[in-house]
Parts: sequence; structure tokens; C-alpha cells
Amino acid sequence: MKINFIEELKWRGLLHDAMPGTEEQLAKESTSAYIGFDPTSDSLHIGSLSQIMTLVRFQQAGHKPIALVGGATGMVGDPSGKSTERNLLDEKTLLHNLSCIQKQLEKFLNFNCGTNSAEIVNNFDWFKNVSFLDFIREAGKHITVNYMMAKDSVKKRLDGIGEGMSFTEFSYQLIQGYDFYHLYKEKKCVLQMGGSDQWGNITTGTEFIRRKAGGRAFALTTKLITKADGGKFGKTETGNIWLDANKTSPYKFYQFWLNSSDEDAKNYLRFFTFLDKPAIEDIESRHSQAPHERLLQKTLAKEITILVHSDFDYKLAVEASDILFKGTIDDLKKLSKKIFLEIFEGVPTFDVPKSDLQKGLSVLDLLADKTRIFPSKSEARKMLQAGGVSINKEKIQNIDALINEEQLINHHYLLVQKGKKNYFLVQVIS
RNA sequence: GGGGUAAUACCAGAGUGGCCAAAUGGGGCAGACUGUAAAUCUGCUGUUUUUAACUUCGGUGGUUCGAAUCCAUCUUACCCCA
Repeated sequence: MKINFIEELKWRGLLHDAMPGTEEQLAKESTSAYIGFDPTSDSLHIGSLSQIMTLVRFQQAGHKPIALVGGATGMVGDPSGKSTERNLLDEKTLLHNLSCIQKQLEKFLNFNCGTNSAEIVNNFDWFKNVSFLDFIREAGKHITVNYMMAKDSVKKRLDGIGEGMSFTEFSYQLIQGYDFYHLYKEKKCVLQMGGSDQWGNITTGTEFIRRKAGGRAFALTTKLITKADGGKFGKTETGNIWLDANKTSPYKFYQFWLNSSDEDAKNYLRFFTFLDKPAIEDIESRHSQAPHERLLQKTLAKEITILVHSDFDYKLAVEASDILFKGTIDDLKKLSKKIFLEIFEGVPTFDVPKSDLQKGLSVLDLLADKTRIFPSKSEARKMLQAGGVSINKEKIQNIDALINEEQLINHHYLLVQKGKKNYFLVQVIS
């Protein structure tokens, strides 16, 4: 059973814009399309997850998805949506990032399903042998500066919103346009997709293909993910939510989705899961009947955690959540050391030598000096005064309180809470 | 090439010789309320040995008892003229 790709994006509220003719092209034959991923970090984050899902849905609709990792474009920096000039990455970092990202992408797409098997390409492979002179003769001739300057991403910076723009960043759209052309020629890729901020870059590509090869190519963009309250999606106080379990633990990942507001969770179910329309509507109606059950958030967190991590990680995350949020200190004491550690896998852990506790350790020293739970004693003191710190589930009222060995769980651990939702584990070592 | 304006904490943006660790707003964090939601209210938001001290207002140097504030110079950005 194959889905209709564009219909699918429409009812999920993901479709932002598509070039005329795109739908006809997809209906006509199995089509190749690509999405580019920026190697700005060594892991993708949930912002890119939306694009990954787009590729997966595309494949499910019987088409061939190509994921492009931007070894070449990453060396230049995409100015879209940026008001300031970007810093260049050095080559070593770039290579490292590329291989990490490639591995992550491999997890989501199917590379072995016949004609519409997925592919991963790196644009550095075709750019590495192109000289600057070649490039401005081959590519630069076909696109006018006037055309390039009319793009929003460029116009904003020229109009004095932000910092001005280097030639390097200005040329970015041309490089991306050339990518599209290259894939068009080599792999009959006639569609590029991306977030709505990529529209300008993508259409430079279609224009390029039209002028240089006389071919017809298409563009399709998806809505950028936003939050109902206008905040930035995918950020928490500790930074981005990454797909890499080493950068964002599955527990934290699970918690991130579980904490979505009702409004957001409804959208995210459409954006980030494969649940169909009746299933989602059913969850919504059941949620409205018993909102405290948080069925929306729980379903969302479950689906995405399993997709990105695994069933096992999901179960552990739920178990850890239950114990941390609903359990008492006695529940914790009952756990065997093995299960205890398994549950706290992914919760930031700090080691403190046993000798430090023997005379009793002041809370401030523990929080900011012996561990990095707080970046400074001032901050720890402030939070303590505001009543935001608990140790072993008990709120610390007294700033000068001392911690000693008797308070340790299983003779080894202290559970520190910063606010209600942030847990830390202190492990005593001898 | 010539002239002008600006650079302040996460961001925006006041302050133009001592009363300035620097108004205000946003963001962020925390507390109360709740459903680990939203809305609302409250507190915090440079560091430390916290009734105090110390380091900060693009960089460097200077004037002064005292500089975010005055001077010189450099850097960057924007505007106008050619």
C-alpha cells in the first residue's frame, strides 16, 4: 500500500510550498528527490528529524530518496535565516561530522528495496576536483548576480538587517544550485526538498537546471517546526536535543517529548510519527476526555523514542521516569544496584570521593565545587534560596546543610534535583 | 577616495564623569498553582570567601582622586557624498 506523498504532507500540516507540476511528476513515475543536511555538528538534532521523516515518507510513497551530506556546502556556510556571517569549520571537524551524520541517516532509510532504495551522497565528491575558475565558468555564467541578489536570504543582509555578507556566503546558493544540477544529470534527480527557509536555494537549483540543461526540476518545502508559544523548537536549557544517544540520552530525549504542551503535541504527532489520521484523532479525543493522563505526550514520546533510539531505550526511559517522578526515596532504596544504575543511565552522573563526605560536606561545595551540577556557587546559592534544589527527594531549606554518608542511597548514591525535572546522580567512590 | 554615525550583559535597548554590576522589555531558570500541559502570579538572571569585595560596557593606550561616560588610536558595521 503506497501513500500519496503530497496528500500525506498536506493532512499532516507539513507542506509549505511546492512548485507547480510537482504533484503531477510524482504521480507520473517513481521519482528521485534529495534533501541536504548540514554538517555543522557531529550529530543531527530534532530539527533535522523533520527532514529525515520527509525522506522516509517519500520512500514510503514509492519514490527514491537521496540524502546529501554537505561536505562542500558545509565548508561555505548557508546564510539562510542567519543575520550574521557564519564561522567556517576546519576540515578535520567537517570530516568527523560528515561520517557521524551519515551513520545517523542510515538508520532511518531503507537502502535495500530495489529501484527506490535510498542513497547517501556527499557533494564534496564532485566539488573536490572543480577549480574555482572552472566553477565560475561552468556554473557562474548561468545565473546572474541580479537573480541571486533578489533572494530573501541575500536581500536581508544587503538591506542592512544584520551584518553584511561575505562573498563566500553569497556564493552558497550557487553551490547548492550546482549540487541539484549534478544530481539531476547523474541520478535523474528532479526534485529537491527542504525546510521553507530553503526555498530560495532550491529554486536557484531549478533555475540553473533550466538554463544550463534545459531541464525541468521541482522544489518542495515543508513548514518549519514551531512551538505554540512562539519559542524555538528543539532547544532546552541544556541546549539542542540531539539524535545521538551520547549527546542527548534516550531518557532526556523521551522527557523532551513528554514535556510538550498539548497544542504542540498534537502537531508533533502529525510531524514526527507514522500514525495515520484516524489513529491521531482517536488519541486526541481520548486525551481531551482525560487530559491528566497525558496520552498525547506519552504516545508522542513513545513513538519518537522508539524510532530514533529503540524499544529497549524507550522502556528504560519510561521506567526511569516513573521512578523519578512518581517514586519515593524508599522505592529508590529498594532497587538493586544494577537496576538502579540502568535507570540512571543517561542521567548526568558525578563522582565524589568518599573521604569528602566523612566530615560532612556542605551542600554548596557538593553542588558547585565537587560536581558541576551548578556552574558556580553563586548560582547554586541562588537556586537553593529559591527553594529549587532537592537531595534524595527532600527540599534543601538550609544553605549551610551538610551532607554525610548516612544520607547515601545504597551507601553509594545521592539523587540531586535541580528544579522539578532535572535530575543528577552523585556517585561516591572510595 | 571624502564625510558622518554607531559598538553596552543571552537579545533588544537606556545610561553621556562619582548615587552603575549598569534602567526597561524580551528570553532563560526557579517557586506557587496544575496534568512532568497552557495561562497566571512571584523571585533570580557577572563572579566570589555575599550587609562586602572583585572583574565587566568593541580592542589598546591616555586624561582624572574617580571613566560605560572625556581624549587618541585601532577594529567592525551602517549611512551619506564622489
